[in-house]
Amino acid sequence: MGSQERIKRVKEQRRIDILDAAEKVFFSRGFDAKLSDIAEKAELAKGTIYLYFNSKEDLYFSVLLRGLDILAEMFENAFDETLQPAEQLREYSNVYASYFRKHRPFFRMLYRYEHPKIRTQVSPTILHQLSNRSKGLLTFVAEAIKRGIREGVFHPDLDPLQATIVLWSSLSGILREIDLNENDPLWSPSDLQAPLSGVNLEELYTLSFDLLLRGLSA
Amino acid sequence: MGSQERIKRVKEQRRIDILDAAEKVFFSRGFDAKLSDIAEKAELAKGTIYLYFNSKEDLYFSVLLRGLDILAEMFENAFDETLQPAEQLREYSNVYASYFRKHRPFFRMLYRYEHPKIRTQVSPTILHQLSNRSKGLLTFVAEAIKRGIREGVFHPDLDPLQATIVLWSSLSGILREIDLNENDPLWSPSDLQAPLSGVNLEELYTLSFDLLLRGLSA
Amino acid sequence: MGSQERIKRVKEQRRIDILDAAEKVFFSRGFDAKLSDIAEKAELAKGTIYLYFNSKEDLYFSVLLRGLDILAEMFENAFDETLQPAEQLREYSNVYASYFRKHRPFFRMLYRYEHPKIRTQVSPTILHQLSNRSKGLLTFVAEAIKRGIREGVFHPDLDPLQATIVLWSSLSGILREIDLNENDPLWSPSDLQAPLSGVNLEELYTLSFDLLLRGLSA
Amino acid sequence: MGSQERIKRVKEQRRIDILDAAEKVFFSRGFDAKLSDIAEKAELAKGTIYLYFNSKEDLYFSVLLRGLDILAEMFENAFDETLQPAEQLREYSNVYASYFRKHRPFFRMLYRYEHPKIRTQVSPTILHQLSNRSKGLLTFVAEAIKRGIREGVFHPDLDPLQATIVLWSSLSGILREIDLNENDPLWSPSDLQAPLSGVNLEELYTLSFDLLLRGLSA
DNA sequence: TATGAATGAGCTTTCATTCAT
DNA sequence: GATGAATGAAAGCTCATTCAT
Repeated sequence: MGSQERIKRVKEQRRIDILDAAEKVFFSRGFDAKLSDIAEKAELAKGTIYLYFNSKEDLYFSVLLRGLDILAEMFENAFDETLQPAEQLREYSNVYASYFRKHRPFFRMLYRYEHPKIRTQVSPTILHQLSNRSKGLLTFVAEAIKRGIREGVFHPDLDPLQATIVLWSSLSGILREIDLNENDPLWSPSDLQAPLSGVNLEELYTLSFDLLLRGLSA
Repeated sequence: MGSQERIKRVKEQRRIDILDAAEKVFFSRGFDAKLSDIAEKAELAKGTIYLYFNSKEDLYFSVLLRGLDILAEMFENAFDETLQPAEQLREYSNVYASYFRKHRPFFRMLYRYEHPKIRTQVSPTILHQLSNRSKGLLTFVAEAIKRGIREGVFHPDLDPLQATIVLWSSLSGILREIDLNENDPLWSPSDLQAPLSGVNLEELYTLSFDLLLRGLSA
Repeated sequence: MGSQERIKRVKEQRRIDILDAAEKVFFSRGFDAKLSDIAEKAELAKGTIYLYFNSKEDLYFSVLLRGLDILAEMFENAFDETLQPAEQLREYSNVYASYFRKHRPFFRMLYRYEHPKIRTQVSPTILHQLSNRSKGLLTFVAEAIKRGIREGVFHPDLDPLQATIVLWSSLSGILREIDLNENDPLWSPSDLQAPLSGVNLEELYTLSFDLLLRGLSA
Repeated sequence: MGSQERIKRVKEQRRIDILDAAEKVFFSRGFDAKLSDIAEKAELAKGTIYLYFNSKEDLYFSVLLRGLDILAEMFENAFDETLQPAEQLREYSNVYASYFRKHRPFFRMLYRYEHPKIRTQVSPTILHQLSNRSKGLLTFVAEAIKRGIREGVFHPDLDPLQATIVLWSSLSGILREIDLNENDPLWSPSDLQAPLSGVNLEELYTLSFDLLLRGLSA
């Protein structure tokens, strides 16, 4: 029946509504956000949330997963086998920077994410998905590095996985630093000076990538 | 009066007792630790804590500051003007790794630190101290890099401050990744595999430093 | 129409299915059992229950009524006018013990029954039925006692109704005590000793009946 | 210090205030009473209750214990070794009836008591006290019966413990029946007739005791 | 200075009941 | 008749902070 079909779509839409609401609220308040605020923003009763998610934790990680999915899709779009390995890496790096600019709250959730205290009861399905998606991202990078080593543009002694981690973690570390400088209220009082004030942050990130790329080169 | 002096010392000691207790409790429970647990561990009444610290937040950041002081002192000890710039940087890098190994909870507080929800009411004094100490650390690194540029071992176009941030943020990012792999319960379910399993983490860090150094080199 | 007839039977069967399910669930969880569990066990939707019963309370008392019906039927079967009054009473006593053994959860519902908090909204029909059935049971006993008085085997000054209540309430009290000793978790901690440990409970009940009978005798 | 002494008394008084409030509220609402109602009646904040009792359950059983203590004291006062065994038993029986009349809600809590769902976490101390007090009561009765057997007024084949249980459980069962008839809302709708209407309940209890005593006699 | 009793807002989760389809 | 999604009140317990002593 088309009606069954429609009901299913309505339910799915409701799920998305809740995720949308939760996203906004978690963005501004973190995991400590109140469930009632989420319900209110979703224009639903508190109890209704529990028809779609088992717990606040589950909801939180589901939001996280959506954030990761966005990045994953951006990576997929950036994949281009005609590019030189180094250029492909630069592309991924740009994608990451772009994600950082457009989805800052997701970047924070993913990179500096607050750990809900007990993760014991989060549905294993979601944990799996999170894990798989994370690995998927790194695989894109690792493939480009492998190709670079094979083609002789990257240093032959490099272990591709290690190099991937080094590159990615470093870029993440830089972005985190930029985020901190741009936004962290720790530095915000007017009589304090953020350590990087006066530094062009865009340039900093580019520089980092160049520097790391140089390090990888044969 | 010597008596006044003694009273002052007693007060200072009390402050330290509280910090010692808070440190232990925050380490095991994070910011969500209960003030009553801290009071109990310090063998003081809850109310007494408030005679020495304005709020739980203040206490938390004071603990943080002590953690930063430890690292600062390790840096001071590692400073050796007879070393070549690259070797001096390696020394700092080793110090950081050593801090990571010996004071992991501090590393986490400092790098991935949980944000107490409202930082509005933390005393400005502490924020200043935190800020100054952080800058102090980076200054050690920046000086070595400046020297390296001057002496021609590092690339002449480098901006010393930028390079410092890149180096330091990258190493921090790597350590964060290592910490995640060693400890994060997200990866602990037996059917998940931590992304770096099989990777020698010590080696990874060394490799990173080498790679970054290569990037800096002239 | 025979079809109307059939529909009626189907409805009646549905009612019974719900009662069967509710019985099992109330037995294991008491009145705090969840309606959704009952619906699930009955393989019906939650809302459907409300087509057959006005409220959870109503359902609870309907289950109770079935339990009472079982006992009533056992009494009817035990009725035998050829027996001597004392032997007839013993028969009823045995029936009660047998009910206690075979339908313990019903015994508890009936005797120590949990009171749903508000009984205001239970349908009067059910209350009537419960009341009538209870009286019916006692009538069996009362008749035997009347006969005993008439035949001179029981004390002539006895008021039959009073004697009935005394006999029945006493036996009920004994059974309740036995139930408590066999099951009450209050006594279960290993360092506590149930007051009747070491007492043969079957014997206790028999003894009680004998003692009460002696009390009734002329 | 007298001040310490006074503080202790104040704390003890506060505990009693809470118990007084809880008693009233539990009497009218049973275990499902709201903690906030208890707090309100005690003119204290909800959190304060938890400074004196670990949980609602603990509070409930503490109230229960007070009720049992009252009965225990009445028994102690009724103990009189100059009485004949039968008269001593009658005295205890009267005490029980008196308790039933003056402390009906306690009688219900004790005899038909609602079981808080989880009794697992009630402090063992309280469970012990409850258990001990209960046993203590029965001991009074058992002693009188032993003496009666020894002195030849009760049947020589009686097992004193068994006889105690039989006597006590029977009387309890009678009182429960009386309570039900006097108060149970199940019978209250005007068009129902309580089974014992027209029966003099005081007389019923006396009759029961006499009947049971006859049963015990040599 | 030190205490620790008291506060009370705050929060997640449950579940009987309703009602649009 | 049957469904089951939605509701929303309800409730026990926690804990940072205050303040009278």
